[in-house]
Amino acid sequence: MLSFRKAIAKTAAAAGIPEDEACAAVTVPRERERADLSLPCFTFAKAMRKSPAAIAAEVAAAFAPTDRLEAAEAAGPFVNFRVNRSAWAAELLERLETEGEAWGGTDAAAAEPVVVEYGSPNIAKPLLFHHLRSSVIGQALANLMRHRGHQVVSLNFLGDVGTAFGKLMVGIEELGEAKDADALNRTYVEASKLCADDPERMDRARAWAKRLEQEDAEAVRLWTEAREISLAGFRRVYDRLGVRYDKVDGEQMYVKRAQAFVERLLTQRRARVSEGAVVLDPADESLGVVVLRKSDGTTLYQTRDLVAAIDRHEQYGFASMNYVVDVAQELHFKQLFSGLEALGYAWAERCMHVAFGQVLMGGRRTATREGRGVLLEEVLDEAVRRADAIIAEKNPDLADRERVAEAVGVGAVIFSDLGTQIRRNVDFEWEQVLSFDGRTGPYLQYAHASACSILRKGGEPVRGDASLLQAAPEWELVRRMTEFPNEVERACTDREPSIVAAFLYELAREFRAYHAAGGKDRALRVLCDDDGLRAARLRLVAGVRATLRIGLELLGLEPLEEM
RNA sequence: GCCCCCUUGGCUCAAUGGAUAGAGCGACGGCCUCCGGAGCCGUAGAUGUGGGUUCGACUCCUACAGGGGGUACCA
Repeated sequence: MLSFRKAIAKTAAAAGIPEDEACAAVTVPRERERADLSLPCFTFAKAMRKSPAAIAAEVAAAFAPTDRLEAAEAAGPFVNFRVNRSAWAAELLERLETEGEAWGGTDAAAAEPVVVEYGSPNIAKPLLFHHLRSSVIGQALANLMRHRGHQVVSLNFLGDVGTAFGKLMVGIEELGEAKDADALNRTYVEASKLCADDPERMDRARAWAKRLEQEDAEAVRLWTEAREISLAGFRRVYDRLGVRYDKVDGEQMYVKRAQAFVERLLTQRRARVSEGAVVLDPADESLGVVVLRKSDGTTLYQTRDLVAAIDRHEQYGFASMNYVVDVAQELHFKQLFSGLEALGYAWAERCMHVAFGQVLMGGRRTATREGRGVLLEEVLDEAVRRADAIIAEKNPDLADRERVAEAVGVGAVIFSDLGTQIRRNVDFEWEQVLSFDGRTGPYLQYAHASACSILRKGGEPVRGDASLLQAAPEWELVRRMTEFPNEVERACTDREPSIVAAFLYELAREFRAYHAAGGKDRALRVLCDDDGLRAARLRLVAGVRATLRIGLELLGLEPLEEM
């Protein structure tokens, strides 16, 4: 908390340390018992020409208790402070309650919007488990940045162009029309098999793709229809996952512009012909060349991404453009950004590849083709089934059971993906994704539900005296919650939702322990006999509940009141 | 070949260059006269190898080993 850091900086200034430097150096020690706040003195040693330990001793000697700081003690090169915990708790809870829904946000937002592209599936294909990652990570980042005060444009960029569409058309010609997403997906899978071992069919697929590229009326009509059907299928899953887009675009909308773009670069001599293809030399020459147009005259994903980036910059003038895409496309994005730079777009440096690790099965990459890989909906359904079975066993009279099972099952799947750093590969294991024990989404939801339960019994609203919160576990909860805004900010700047996931787990764990201790010792209960203390504890629990609720929502999990 | 990522208990993961490396699963042992046991408390168990930088290294540099990914006309 800033006011406490400043108080320490004042003491440090008395010992000759610049106030702003001291303020920045204050840390929360990893070993909590050691101190409430701590000032490591290493960095001041050079300028002051004294040993860190000597500086620490001077700071401790210069210390006089204030209404915020109770004690200071030099421990080698550190100065360990004990704060007035009552004052801290009061300040934290006051702030939390004042900020309300905005708690955890900061006001450091840029004027320009932040664009986040995520999800981006190919039409005519079902969503497989590995599609979970981009969707859920991207949505969490969009939520986090919005919470921080940024204006966010969340964008789904569909793969709605190319031979996939052509194959689908062949399938429809031979197997009949597909009325819904599932039928469309089946038709596509069948058609790809047919095309794979039949050159004639493959030629027809290419012909369809060509007709679409040339905007032949019939092709466009069929494409629009198939795209809509596919999208409806995606939306069904997105709704379950809490994935929401401000805008759904697709590559097809850039095909014509991509062609014109290549022509223009050629006449301007900024692109060149190589081996029959049109290529661009990126600013960083170690990245090779960027192919803009194939020798058969068609454009590529890369070309359309270039045009799309330029278009988005014109539309939004973004503060940052975030591509939440698999790490396998790292080179693609390096080339994209470096290509933009070579073309003189200084804003290329505001583009960012938010790369996440791949989904493996048994150590191998999931193959989208041969139907290897698991359907995302299948995983969600199984998770919900298991959640329902647990409710049937533990809480059979629960109202709204279906909705709760859905939230718990889906929550487990989402949290299993957001719980670790995104760059790690994940090996898909049913038992791991579907676990509800330990460090899981349901654990967090359960902690939230417990807090709700206590507050239902204790009554609201709560205006207790925070200075009565003297017990060690209460202080731990207060200190933990104080970190929330900082953790949200780190998650945004590092593009790492797991920072918030880890924070919430720690908070939930401390809360569960606090709660459990009250089960043994009546004096430690929130709903204890002393009216004043009870009110103070209820206020603390309300703070925990609010922090958990906001955090869960940011990650895309539903905070449940009962489960 | 070149480039990028990963390597921490049996397994899956944490750890802003900071003090005694922290959890979950699994194992073992406790805890329901309970404000919700999807839980709580406890025990055992880990930084791939060799150099280097630093007051201080899981963290930075370097070499090596093992694993994964990428490497112009797929996305």
